Amino acid sequence: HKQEEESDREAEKKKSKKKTEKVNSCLSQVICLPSIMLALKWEEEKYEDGVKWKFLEHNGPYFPANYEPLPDNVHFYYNGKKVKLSLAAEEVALFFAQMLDHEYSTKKVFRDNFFKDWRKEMTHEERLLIQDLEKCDFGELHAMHKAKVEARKNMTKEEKLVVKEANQKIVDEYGYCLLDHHKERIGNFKIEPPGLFRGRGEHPKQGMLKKRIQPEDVIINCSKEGRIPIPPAGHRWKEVRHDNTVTWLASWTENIQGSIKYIMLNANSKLKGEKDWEKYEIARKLKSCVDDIRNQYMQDLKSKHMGTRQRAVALYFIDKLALRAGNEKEEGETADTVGCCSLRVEHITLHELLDGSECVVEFDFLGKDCIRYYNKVPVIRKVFKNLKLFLENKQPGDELFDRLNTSVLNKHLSSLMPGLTAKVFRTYNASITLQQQLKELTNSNVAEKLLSYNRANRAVAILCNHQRAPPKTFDQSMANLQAKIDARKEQLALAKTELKQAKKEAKTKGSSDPKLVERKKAAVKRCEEQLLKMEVQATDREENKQIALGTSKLNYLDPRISVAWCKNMEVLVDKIYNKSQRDKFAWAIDMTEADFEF
DNA sequence: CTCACTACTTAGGAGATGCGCG
DNA sequence: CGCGCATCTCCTAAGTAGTGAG
Repeated sequence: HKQEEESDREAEKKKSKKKTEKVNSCLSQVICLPSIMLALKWEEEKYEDGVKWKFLEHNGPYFPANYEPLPDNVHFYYNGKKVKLSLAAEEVALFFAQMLDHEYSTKKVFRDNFFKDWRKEMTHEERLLIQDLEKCDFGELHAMHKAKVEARKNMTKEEKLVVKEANQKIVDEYGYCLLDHHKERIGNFKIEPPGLFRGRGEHPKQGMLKKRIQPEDVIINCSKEGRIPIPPAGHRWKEVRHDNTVTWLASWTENIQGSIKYIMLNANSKLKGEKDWEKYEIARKLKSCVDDIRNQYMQDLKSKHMGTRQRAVALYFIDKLALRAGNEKEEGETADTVGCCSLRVEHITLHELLDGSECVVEFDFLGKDCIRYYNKVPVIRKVFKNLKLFLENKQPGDELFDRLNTSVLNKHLSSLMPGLTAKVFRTYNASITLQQQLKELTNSNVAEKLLSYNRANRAVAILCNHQRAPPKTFDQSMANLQAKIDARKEQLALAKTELKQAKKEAKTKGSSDPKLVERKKAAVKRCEEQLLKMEVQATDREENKQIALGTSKLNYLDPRISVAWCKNMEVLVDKIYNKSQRDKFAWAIDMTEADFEF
């Protein structure tokens, strides 16, 4: 009966959503849908605005296994004395013990947060006893965990197969849903297990307890008509609703930030694919009006209104440097990171002259995921002058753009072009950069073609500042490759000598083996090819040391550019996209002709 | 305008998987 | 056939962007 009420509430909510949906519909009218829909059998009914599905059925999320108490021979000690913890306290103690090898378990913020949350899980008596984290000895718990990891690693083939089959069974049961007559893969069908929260960078909440999610915390979203997922035995769902204006199948509220987590479809699903295609179509539309927009913000740099000037400078950065929008964030809730609109005075330094360039802006700030953005950029004089103006009478901690935020900026952008927001510039600039770079490069053999492709991909990754930690084994594997190259070089020299010898013999005394010269020639050629391939690989790997290509490939580069390139260059799509990428971009692989222009 | 809330995309790292080589 | 490394998959945090109330 409660669930009935909930769905009534939902119906009312939907009515108030009507207005929103009108706006969305404008957007889809701007972009013409038909061609791709036919290509992909997406032709079935196009629903009224905002409706994402007509039928949705699934088995609900998969819950992690319950906590298994410690075996009798593993103990926790406080102040040197054996202490048998309550189940709840023990579980959390084990979370900490498992992290003892990580550097962050030594950080004060992490330890303080952990200890505070751990004590909340303790019984009254435990809380009285355990007052100092330093006096806690998790040694045996830690050792047990390490032994378990080791044991898992040393499993026999048969044991591994058993585990694999069990996992497959879970995927079969929970990993798929039925959405409008199609069986679709679910992206994340597992409820996130409890543990200690570790944010990125200097996160103020690191070490806090991320609580176990119960079915009573979970909202299920599915069709009224179909089967409703059955909660685990002895449990009930928080709510079952039937909202077909959203794409999620289940959700719960996470206790660290209080944000909502969703169970959603896999990237290869029709719903996600259409959205992805739409994203690139909007970016292509920007291509057709970007000149006007650029002229406009150049004019705005001279505006009488400070707000307009700030908007223009921000837009200049977003366009030229592919900066993120930079929503404001709640202080103390997350690590201190910024994007364009939230840049502070301390994040830029102005240089009238630097390394032979005039009007250089030096950026140094932490962006998303605490990845450092460091760049020295010559800018046009008008931008430089404006920045000087914005900096006047401000302290390092003050906002650079005090009259601007992302909502003001996006409102302006959507007035210039329907669907235009700050992030569209990133998509547009990434994709157009790839297309340009690929045009400039021509190579003969496949290895070189792929190096060219990777270089173009890399140019985009650098633009978008997609970094990675250098792989732990980088130096070693680089040295190994170099050794292989050296060995091959020697082999090549030898092969050449042998060829010469063979030629000489053939000339002087007529050969005992008439094919010998041919064979030696082939050996030299093979050797040269292998050497080239390795050298190309070495270059590629070196240039890629700290650059992550995956993110741009997956999220910013219109796959049709890549597919068209493959067709033109006669490179197999498999060479640039792995299986899951091919799945995600199936729509582009199906529909793209060699003459595609972004 | 601000704030809270929601829904969705984008992100790097850890661990699992698998592949080439001797 | 096992080993060591590269690649891929999974995980979930951290963004963007929109809505509506006050």
